[in-house]
Amino acid sequence: MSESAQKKEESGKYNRIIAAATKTFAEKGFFKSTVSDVARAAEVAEGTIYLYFKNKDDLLISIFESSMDMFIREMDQALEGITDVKERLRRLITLHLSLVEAHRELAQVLHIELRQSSMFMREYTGDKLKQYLKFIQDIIEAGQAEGVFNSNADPYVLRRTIFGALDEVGLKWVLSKRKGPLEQFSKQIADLFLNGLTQLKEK
Amino acid sequence: MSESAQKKEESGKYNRIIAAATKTFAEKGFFKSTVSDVARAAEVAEGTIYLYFKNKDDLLISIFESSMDMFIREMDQALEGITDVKERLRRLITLHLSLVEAHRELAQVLHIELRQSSMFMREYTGDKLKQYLKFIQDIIEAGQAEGVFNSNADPYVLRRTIFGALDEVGLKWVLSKRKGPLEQFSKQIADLFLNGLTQLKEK
Amino acid sequence: MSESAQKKEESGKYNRIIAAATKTFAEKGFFKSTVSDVARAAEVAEGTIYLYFKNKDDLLISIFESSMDMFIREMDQALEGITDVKERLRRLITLHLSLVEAHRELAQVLHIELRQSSMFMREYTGDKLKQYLKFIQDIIEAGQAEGVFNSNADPYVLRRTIFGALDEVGLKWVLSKRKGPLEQFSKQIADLFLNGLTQLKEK
Amino acid sequence: MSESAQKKEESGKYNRIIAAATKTFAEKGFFKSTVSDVARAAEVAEGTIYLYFKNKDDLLISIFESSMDMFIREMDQALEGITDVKERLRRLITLHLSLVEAHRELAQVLHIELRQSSMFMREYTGDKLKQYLKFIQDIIEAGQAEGVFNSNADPYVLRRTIFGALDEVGLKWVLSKRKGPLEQFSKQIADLFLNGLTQLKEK
DNA sequence: TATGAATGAGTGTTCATTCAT
DNA sequence: AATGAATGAACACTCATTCAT
Repeated sequence: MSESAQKKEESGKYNRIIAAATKTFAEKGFFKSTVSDVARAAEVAEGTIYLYFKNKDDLLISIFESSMDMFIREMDQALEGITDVKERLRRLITLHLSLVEAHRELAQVLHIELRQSSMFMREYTGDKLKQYLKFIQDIIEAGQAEGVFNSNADPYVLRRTIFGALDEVGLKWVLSKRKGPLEQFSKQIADLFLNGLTQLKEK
Repeated sequence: MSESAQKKEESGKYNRIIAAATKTFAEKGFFKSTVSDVARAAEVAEGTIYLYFKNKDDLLISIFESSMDMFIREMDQALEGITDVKERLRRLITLHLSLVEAHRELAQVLHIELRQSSMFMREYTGDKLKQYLKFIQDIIEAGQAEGVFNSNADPYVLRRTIFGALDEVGLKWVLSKRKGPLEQFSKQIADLFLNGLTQLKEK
Repeated sequence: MSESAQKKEESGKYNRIIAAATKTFAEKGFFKSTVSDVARAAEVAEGTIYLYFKNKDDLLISIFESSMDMFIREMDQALEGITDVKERLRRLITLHLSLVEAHRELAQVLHIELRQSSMFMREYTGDKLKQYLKFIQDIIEAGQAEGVFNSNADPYVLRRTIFGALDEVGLKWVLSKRKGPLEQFSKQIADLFLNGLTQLKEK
Repeated sequence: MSESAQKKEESGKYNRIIAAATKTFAEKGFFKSTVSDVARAAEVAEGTIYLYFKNKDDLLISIFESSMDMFIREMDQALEGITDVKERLRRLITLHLSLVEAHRELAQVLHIELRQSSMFMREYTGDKLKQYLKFIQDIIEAGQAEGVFNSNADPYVLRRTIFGALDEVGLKWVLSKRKGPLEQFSKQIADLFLNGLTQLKEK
């Protein structure tokens, strides 16, 4: 680990700010959150934030990138050694919702706040999100190549369809007060998509 | 000026502002758009906007509500007389994406900008959106009651799943530069869900 | 007078802000003066300043330009009809110091504050100042053409020499607490330069 | 490290900071220069600057004082043994502009940046500047006592007049891109003032 | 001495909203 | 109803200065 990287990690300031910003943005929204709010939550001075992040937008981007990294890392780990594509897709769906459940504030920021920064939807290319979407797409393509999933549907469209469904369901669950068993949802959604995908070929 | 003419004139201003705000919010985002931007686009004075809308948030809410009204009205019309639930669901999917295609600025505002106003996701109950989601749910429940759709899945979850998928695919299409045939997407997505729904019961 | 110009002049806000800014900048210096200071002095809201001036720098530039306009206007008027170049130069020197005396705050801003805005010394071309310097130069050149002033010296250098002397003496007088008869200074300086200029040729 | 070596090292840092600050202030202006800019240019840590200077203002004052010391030292040296007052004044004028030419950054800081710190023009008494002005005044008074310069003019006014002229011409030369022969200017200005001063008495 | 991370007060500028006309 | 000049609260960001190491 480089010295500067070590400094950032070790001091904990960087991570403390990221965590505080995630919480603050989730609670008040990105635009309604002030840098001062984040500083207070992180228990650092306002100026300190600018030692670690270029500006307020950069803070949001950083939350996003580090989160997607985590998502992808967890997925890789969870699917390691699983060869059956149907099982891979089922686990991806389950894990996605589990992660949302485990990091509800994060999920909220990613889903809602991310889309408002004009930077994101218009200027920022969103490589990390694409990486995750590609992950989904790879599973679908593998399934199609194996003949397990039908090949009529464009994997590009399917990845969006699945991601959108998971994103929306996850968000709704995060926002709703009554927190039912998200696990059951996973099964229903996985069944829906797996059947949808496998049976199409027999048409 | 007669009273009815005046009324029309009023309503003309109202609609002009709604249209201008939709366009402006889609272009610059809700928070980055100023009331002055909207006024300029609508060719009215800033103060005039406050004769028709309580405040800037109210403008966004109004866009949303009138749009969802349109969505539901169009859906009602399109599904009128169609009794086959599978066909009803297929048409709903197709029409949803068609409407997005026809009103891309609106879709952008609904999808992105709507979620930023903390008012919306936290305070505003979003009755109109619920109304639309209920519309989807009704079709599913009818299908389940008829035995055409399997009954394992919670209609409540399904409506979110389908809505999320349509929302995400529609948004992506709106934002992408290369505008391919959205119609083909509709068929693929409809097939996916219909098969997913119908085959589940046979499991 | 155009309507918008009339508005600006009539409301008096523009001039009130210019006057308040001149006073404030003279007292505290440009950089140490806050826009809020100026607003308070002008008895307008902070935001109002931005309706009349692009930004704080623009305020300084505007003070400068309108002042140099006044300087030149007064000079034109004072020298109108005077044909003798020696008398013209003498009157210019006298009037310059009189104007400084009459508008000491203005003089202070012009002399000191003007030079700090990087805009001015580096980016701003300072056309109005050049116009005034050209005014001085014209007198010198006319004198040289008539053979009244000697022609050994570059009019370009002379104009700077005279301007610098007047500027420095004027400033010092403005800043010093004991305010003696500036008029007597005028005579001494005029004598010095006129003799310097006229006798050089006989060398 | 020996004590004397340490002292030298200290002094080395001191001078390095002075030099870096002069350069930085000349380039960006005093207010727009940050202490961090100066530290970077001097290749020391920010905190180090505060070991040698009380604060940012003190840095500017120190530049000024050490420069005026140099000015006076050089003048003393250059005029040593010259008894003819006319020659003394001529040499002073020439040397002033030569020094400006040799230390253009310094000249710029002295002329422009110095005047912005409210400390200077209002609170700071400027002893060193007075010392230099007194230097000029002494020459004039000597000339008047000898009967070489006419006695009509107040030496106090004359010193300001000459200083102002030199300051302005020097500054203009420093700022202008096209750098002509400043030496020629010296001769013209010296001629102008010497004739102005000597001939006044014969009037 | 020397460092440079941390601080937090301070400021230019924006913009939603109001209200006299 | 319509206007748009005026308001002033709010906020992102900077930077001189400090201090623990």
